[in-house]
Amino acid sequence: MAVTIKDLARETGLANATISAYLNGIPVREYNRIKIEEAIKKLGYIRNDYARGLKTHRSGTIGVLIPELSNVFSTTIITEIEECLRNKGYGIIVCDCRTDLHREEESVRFLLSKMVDGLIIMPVSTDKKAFAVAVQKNIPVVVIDRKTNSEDVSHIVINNREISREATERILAKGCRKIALVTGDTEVYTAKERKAGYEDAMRKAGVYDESFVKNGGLSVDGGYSATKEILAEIPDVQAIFVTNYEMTIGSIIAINEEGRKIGKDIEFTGFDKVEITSAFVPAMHTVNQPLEEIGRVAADVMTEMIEGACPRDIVLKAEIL
Amino acid sequence: MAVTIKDLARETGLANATISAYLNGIPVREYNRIKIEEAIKKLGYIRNDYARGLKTHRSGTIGVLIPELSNVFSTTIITEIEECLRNKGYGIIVCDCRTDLHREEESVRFLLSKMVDGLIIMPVSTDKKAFAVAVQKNIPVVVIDRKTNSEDVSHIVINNREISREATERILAKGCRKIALVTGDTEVYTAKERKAGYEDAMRKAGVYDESFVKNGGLSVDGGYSATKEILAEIPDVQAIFVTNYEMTIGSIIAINEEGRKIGKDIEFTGFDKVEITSAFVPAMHTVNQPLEEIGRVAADVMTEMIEGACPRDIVLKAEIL
DNA sequence: CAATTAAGTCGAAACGATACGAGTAGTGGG
DNA sequence: CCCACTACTCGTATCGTTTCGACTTAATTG
Repeated sequence: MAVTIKDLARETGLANATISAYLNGIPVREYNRIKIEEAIKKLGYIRNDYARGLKTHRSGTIGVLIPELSNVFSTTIITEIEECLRNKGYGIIVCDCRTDLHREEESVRFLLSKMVDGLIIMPVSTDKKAFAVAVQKNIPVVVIDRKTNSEDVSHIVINNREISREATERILAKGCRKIALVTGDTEVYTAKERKAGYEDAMRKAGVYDESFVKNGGLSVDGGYSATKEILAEIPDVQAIFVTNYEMTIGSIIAINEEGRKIGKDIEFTGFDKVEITSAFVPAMHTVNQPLEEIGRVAADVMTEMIEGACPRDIVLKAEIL
Repeated sequence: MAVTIKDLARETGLANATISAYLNGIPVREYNRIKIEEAIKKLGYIRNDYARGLKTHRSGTIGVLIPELSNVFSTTIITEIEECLRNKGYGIIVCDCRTDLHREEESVRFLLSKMVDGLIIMPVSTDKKAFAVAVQKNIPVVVIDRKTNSEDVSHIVINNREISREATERILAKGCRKIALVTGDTEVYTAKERKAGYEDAMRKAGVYDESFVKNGGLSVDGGYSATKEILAEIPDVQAIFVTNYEMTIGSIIAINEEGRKIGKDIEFTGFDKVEITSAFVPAMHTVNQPLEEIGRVAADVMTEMIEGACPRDIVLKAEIL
């Protein structure tokens, strides 16, 4: 069957252990090195990662678990995480659990059975139950995008509430009072925080009105519908603040379709780096999450934890463009 | 350390082999089953796939390799593939290679080192070099979305050329003659095919004009810019046909922004299931790829091949809505 | 040149699961 | 009540590495 270390040993007349040493970068005699390298080439040896992982309990792989694969936020971060970890010699295994708690836990088990050396997770809920198994097995866990009730893991989030307050205040500063919010289900940590920031600002200005808040379900068509509703129900709405990428796209389409001009008939602030923003500048603003940075920091914190560092909580800053 | 089969054996008073049997679905005595299940829950046992793979030479994992994670087409298919394979007891490992040939090959090696039982790939090029290593190792390969020059693998594609021709013909039938096309880089198989279909129809009608074709780079902002250009350069353009989801979104924004009404001032056909389509119906049409079906068929063909079936070439049909 | 030290090499025991032939309960018929 | 037969269950070898203490070289030194 497959070529093993034993075949190399037989071929070279050396012991298994010596071959293994060579393969792991431990120095061997010059003439042995040559013999081994020749044998490897001749027999076409490839290391069996299973045997190795079984023995070492390490896989060189990090598990990445997210609720949905279908949004720009997740995929951008994943791409960056992969890039960084790859540079450090790690590969990643990605799972999405479709925002399903049961599947989430199942996925954690799947990843653990693959012997991942660490777990980066964007949890469905704020409960630590999802990744408890991993923590219990002493596997480093980095949680991104959401705070949870666990102290054993690192958290990497952005200043959702503040930045949303600030974005709302900026709109208020322009003299707008009727400012609508398109947000996600407030069960979700980020949606809740962003709504809270908006509410902070609106209440302070004494213009908060629950009916100005619509749930856009975090999707393009949800953002589209929510915006349509807003425009219909509040004809004199002066501004709209949308709190994620997909809904922003949907919202723009709806506004345009209704014949209103962003920056002229209506103020608009979206979320995440909408590539087409440049074409709207300065008419449209966006709250820009440092997606790449989130990915990079997650990867860094992960490798630090693998090397024994303690969990850390990091808050990154979004900016308004 | 980690909980092993031996711990379960000690806990239950049974032999390793019996536990293993249970874990592999071989029937055990009712009262033993209960004991085992309790022990698993109590100790938090998770099977060590590495030990298992070492022994069985199988991993229960399929590798999925795509050029980009950042488009709806890929992510929808991946989600479906995962769903189907999960139901058959397989997990998936996803890699994206950022449309980089070098990374692509590297990723194939990575996946092989993870001992995947099969490889589902959306290759960057039409050359079989990318997955040659896998084929050589006798690992089943399913190629989706693109045809390659390999006979050792299964191909699952849609009728790109025909459906694009048909979509174009439908627009022509409405009396339009100046029909612009927003496409991707024609190095890409699907972009090439779709452009070819458009060209077929336009030439047949005697109205083909190279300057009506714009490259939208497959992205939202690319589609936006390309459409802006079209509207500026061909003021009397009568219709626009866009050939992927992201560009469709960008294009719609651009058209709206220029104050033209889809279905009234301009005919519009997009690509892929744009969720907000319903709001435009019947003003806007879309070429609908059976994304879920692609994923499902890919998963089916993969498991068939693992069980020894020969490679197959399957062409699925897109529809115009 | 003997003694010491450093540098490589060795053999065998794990790692945690599965496979296989052999053994032991449980079941039903005579 | 026993025998044959089915249906589990058992012990152990094995997969391909790494690990570890012991051992053998080679190099260094007084």
